[in-house]
Amino acid sequence: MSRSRARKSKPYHHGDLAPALLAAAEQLIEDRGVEGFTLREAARRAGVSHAAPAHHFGDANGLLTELAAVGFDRLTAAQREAITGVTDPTQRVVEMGLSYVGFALDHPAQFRLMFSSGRIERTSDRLRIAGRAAFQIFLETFAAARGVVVEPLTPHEAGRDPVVLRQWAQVHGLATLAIEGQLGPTIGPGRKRLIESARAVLEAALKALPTRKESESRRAAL
Amino acid sequence: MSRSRARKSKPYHHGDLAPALLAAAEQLIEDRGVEGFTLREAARRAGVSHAAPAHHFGDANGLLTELAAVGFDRLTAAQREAITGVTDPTQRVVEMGLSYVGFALDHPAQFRLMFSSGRIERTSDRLRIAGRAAFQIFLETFAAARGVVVEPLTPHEAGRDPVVLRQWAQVHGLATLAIEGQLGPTIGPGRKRLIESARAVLEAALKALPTRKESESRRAAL
DNA sequence: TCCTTGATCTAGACATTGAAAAGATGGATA
DNA sequence: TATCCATCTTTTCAATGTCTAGATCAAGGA
Repeated sequence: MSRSRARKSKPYHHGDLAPALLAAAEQLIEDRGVEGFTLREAARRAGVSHAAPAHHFGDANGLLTELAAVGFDRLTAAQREAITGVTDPTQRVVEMGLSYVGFALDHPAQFRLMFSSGRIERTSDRLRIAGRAAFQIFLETFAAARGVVVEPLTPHEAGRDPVVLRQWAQVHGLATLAIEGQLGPTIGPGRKRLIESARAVLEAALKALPTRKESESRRAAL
Repeated sequence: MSRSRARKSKPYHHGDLAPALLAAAEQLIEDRGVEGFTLREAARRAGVSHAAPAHHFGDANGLLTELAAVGFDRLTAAQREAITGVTDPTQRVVEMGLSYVGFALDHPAQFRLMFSSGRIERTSDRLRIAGRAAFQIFLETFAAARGVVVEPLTPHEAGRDPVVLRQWAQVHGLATLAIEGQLGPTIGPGRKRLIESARAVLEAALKALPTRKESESRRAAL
């Protein structure tokens, strides 16, 4: 009974709507910013009616919250990948930080959605768990560079250690300043220059860190 | 002709609407967040019709842009006041940074409006000039602590100096992490604890700063 | 085979929003 | 006094988020 409609008419059921809506929403906030997001436009881009998203995400904030959680998943993966193959504990922290900044530069709208948007439900378990995972990698990698062990901590707790807090604030500050446009262009050659600046900052920060040895090899990379 | 209406009926002309609208808008974003702002609600709180704001600010973004500019004016004043009476150049940088973080804690919605909102017109001259003034104080005060002189620079230019960039990122990162709720409560005793943590971070940062001596006293605090 | 169930999606309605247009008000100025 | 014009209101319109009722369709049971 569905022989003639297979070609042209679109099926009543999308079949894979949730991921399609997330992809549409991601493209949308990239195009028009987080503030330019509308649920109806996202539905439009996914080719469904304006009421369809409700069945998968509840309301508009639900969709954005899931999109933010996906962002944390990506950030976690990016950080993990950035340190694979890097053996020097200090260098691992640098690479991880640069992947953090790089993620912000590559996905500025999603980054802002994740960290500085009032449109997501921060109490969501899905979101909190995804956020914790990203933070946990930072914490473990940084602890290894300091030569200390650390049990799983919440960000709130970890923020009480000035050394952790300082490193965290540095990286997060670099990322936010960059995507806010305070540091100049973030695409093309501007992006490369920003990463170089971030590398200089992070290496300077790490050089003064461990109590044991201070390698004097300064690669300001230029 | 305006004798009997003086008591109860409100006058047709507000008389001082622009500041009243700004005050209403400020209260509104404090109550409901930047995303909860609506032009009509701001007008409602100011006691005028929903079309009145247009005559003073153009559109909704115009009002918010002015509110952000006022925020930069306040931040500038706060930074200026924080360093008055403080003679030690290094301590001036610490106090200035704490006033920056303190401003964010006291006006989180306005701070987010100023730095991480897509709803303001960043090309506005009024906004840019106000933003530059706040940045200029930071730059001059920090340069004095380093023992260098610095001619007026745009943030873009200043961001190329890793030492400046690092200090800037630290302070901005502390402020943003705090108001994003990543560091725990920001009011009551939480606020005091946050300021203490920020002080520890900034003093550690400044201790390692000048090229002259490197005191090895590491106060990891706790 | 039929038909029932539940998940998925559409269509329509409603209150709210930002903006534009046209008119009302009243202080300032000549 | 008469005119001007900045200020403010009223009306209107398209767009938005959410709700409700109904349409579609696959899968499983009688």
